[in-house]
Amino acid sequence: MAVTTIYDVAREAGVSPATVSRVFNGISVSPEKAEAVRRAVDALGFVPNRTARTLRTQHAQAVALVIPDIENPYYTEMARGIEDIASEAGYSVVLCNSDGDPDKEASYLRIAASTHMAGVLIAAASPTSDLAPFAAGGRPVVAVDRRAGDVDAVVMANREAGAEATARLWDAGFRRIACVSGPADIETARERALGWADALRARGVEPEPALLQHSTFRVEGGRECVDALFSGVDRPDAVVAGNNLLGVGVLQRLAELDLAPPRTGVAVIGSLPFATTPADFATVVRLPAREMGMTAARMLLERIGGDDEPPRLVTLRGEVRPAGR
Amino acid sequence: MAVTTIYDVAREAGVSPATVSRVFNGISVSPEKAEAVRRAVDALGFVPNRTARTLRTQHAQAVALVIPDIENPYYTEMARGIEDIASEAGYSVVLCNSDGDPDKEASYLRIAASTHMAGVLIAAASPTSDLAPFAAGGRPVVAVDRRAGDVDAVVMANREAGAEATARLWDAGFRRIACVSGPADIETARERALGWADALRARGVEPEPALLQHSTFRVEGGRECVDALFSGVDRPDAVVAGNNLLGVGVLQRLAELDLAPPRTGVAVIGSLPFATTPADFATVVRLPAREMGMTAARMLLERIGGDDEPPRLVTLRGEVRPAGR
DNA sequence: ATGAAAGCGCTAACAG
DNA sequence: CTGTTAGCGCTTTCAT
Repeated sequence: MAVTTIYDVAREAGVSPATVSRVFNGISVSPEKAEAVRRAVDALGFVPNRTARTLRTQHAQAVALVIPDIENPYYTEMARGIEDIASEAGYSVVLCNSDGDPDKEASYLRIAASTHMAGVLIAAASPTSDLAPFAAGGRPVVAVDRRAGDVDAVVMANREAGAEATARLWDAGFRRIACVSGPADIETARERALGWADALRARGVEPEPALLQHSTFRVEGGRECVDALFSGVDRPDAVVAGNNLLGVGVLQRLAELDLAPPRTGVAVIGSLPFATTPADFATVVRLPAREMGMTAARMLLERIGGDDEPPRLVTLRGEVRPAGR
Repeated sequence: MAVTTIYDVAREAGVSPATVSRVFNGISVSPEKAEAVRRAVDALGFVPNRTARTLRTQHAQAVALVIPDIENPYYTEMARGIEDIASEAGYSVVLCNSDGDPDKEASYLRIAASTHMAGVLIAAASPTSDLAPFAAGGRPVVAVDRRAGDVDAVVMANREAGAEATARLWDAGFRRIACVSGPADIETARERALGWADALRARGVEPEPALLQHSTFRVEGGRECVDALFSGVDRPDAVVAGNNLLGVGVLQRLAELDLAPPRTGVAVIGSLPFATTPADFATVVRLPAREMGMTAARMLLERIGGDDEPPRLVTLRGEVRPAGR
């Protein structure tokens, strides 16, 4: 109850508070005193007060991760990668869900600053997201998944992934390939759609505007796009889904319309870890989310360590494989 | 860079630091001074230092949420519910992934204590999880999904859910109904399996031990159990899956073996938001994860507010509905 | 190697 | 209503 402090430990061990602090910070202390301190710590069940330490050093042993959708497995997979690297280095990860809302995002950035977070990893809600509330003062930020501001970034090869997904459908014999992507103001959504157009043009086909749908990056968006695409007369025979959730929506709705693969070709950009259909049901361009997180976390740790090289950009390639694994 | 403090604001506004503090804490201050402070705050871009505030008050405006698997949509849905309630009350939610490891869990609890978290919500890794590292000192803890220690808890009606899932398969005409559940040392897994047995006995059938499989609460576990159950001669004709991920694994593997519903009956306890099959493919006993989170968060806020009634137990009922929605 | 002492930025008595 | 003052628990010079 009555919290024990380094003063209690110091008294119990017959040393000064400074010495107790030194023991905890690995600063040279004579073996006898160190031992006495350790005994006192055990006896009193002392746990150092991180808040005090943070206030004094202006540096918490924690980094914040700001993502637009905590319910998207893509981001939780990424979060796992980040956590593994960060915790190895003794940092906690504080997960913040911006919900794609720039205001919430800004608020989290301010909180991160005012709680002395050592750094921030962010999948920005918008390309114009202002990182200054945290980055001002030289605090390190690394952008993940989506570029933002003038900081390090780790992103996927989105355009190539879009082209690759389209190419696979083409190779499977489909010729009217639609594309369902996320909001046009999100870089990843645009790039993947551009990849789709690239692949068609490379095969001598001019992409039809009617075959490109921009929607939300969510299951419901995929369902709606299928309804839009398959209600008219000039139906597509295949669909490229711009992210994992859109892919789920597309597959769900196609199944309900009795148009599921192989009747309709489907290629998804992103993994489907919770698909309930067999692995070869749809083509999947797997995006290495976990690896992206790990890479970004390592970069952030370097920045925290004082690295001040110019901003770097790392691009990770997707990989074609059976669904979900 | 040079952080501005309430002292800077005070000087700029021609008042004392205490008055600045009062403005931020909604304590009565004369309109003129309040206005002067507000102007100074804007002019200097002052952001209050939460670490200092927390150190002084021994109370962070944040609660920790400890869960065993951040990649399980069940827990992220719950996390959303918690976040909505907590943030409404001005609290941040710090998400901690214990990975089902009691050591990691204990470590997070210690960190929560030493960072003065206002409270903790925990889906305990084990029924013997020790909450003391945080709860000692009277700090409030609410258990979610799984009971733990002698604190408030919000859980699902697991046994009833197991029985309900089984009953639906029975009503659909299946008579050799297997059960695939999580680790036998996890309360939720045991309870759901007990519900399965209840339902069979209620129909005059003694549950066969060979038809009950305990595994991990993960996709791979569901796949393995299907292999075990369907390799012999006395195959089941239906399967109750003890959680969402097991359900995914079961459905995946059955599809690969060409035994997917309706050839085999499948009932899943928990939602399948990312299923790629139509809604009526499998029976789903939806568990209100979001609501569980919201309820637990409200209880925690009450405790933080000083409520010290004896521990409460809230049980939420599942609901039968088409898959995933 | 060790101790004394001065804060990190804020809030909460306590006077006035 | 408002200012002064004394810490919250820790780290870090600066002496010794």
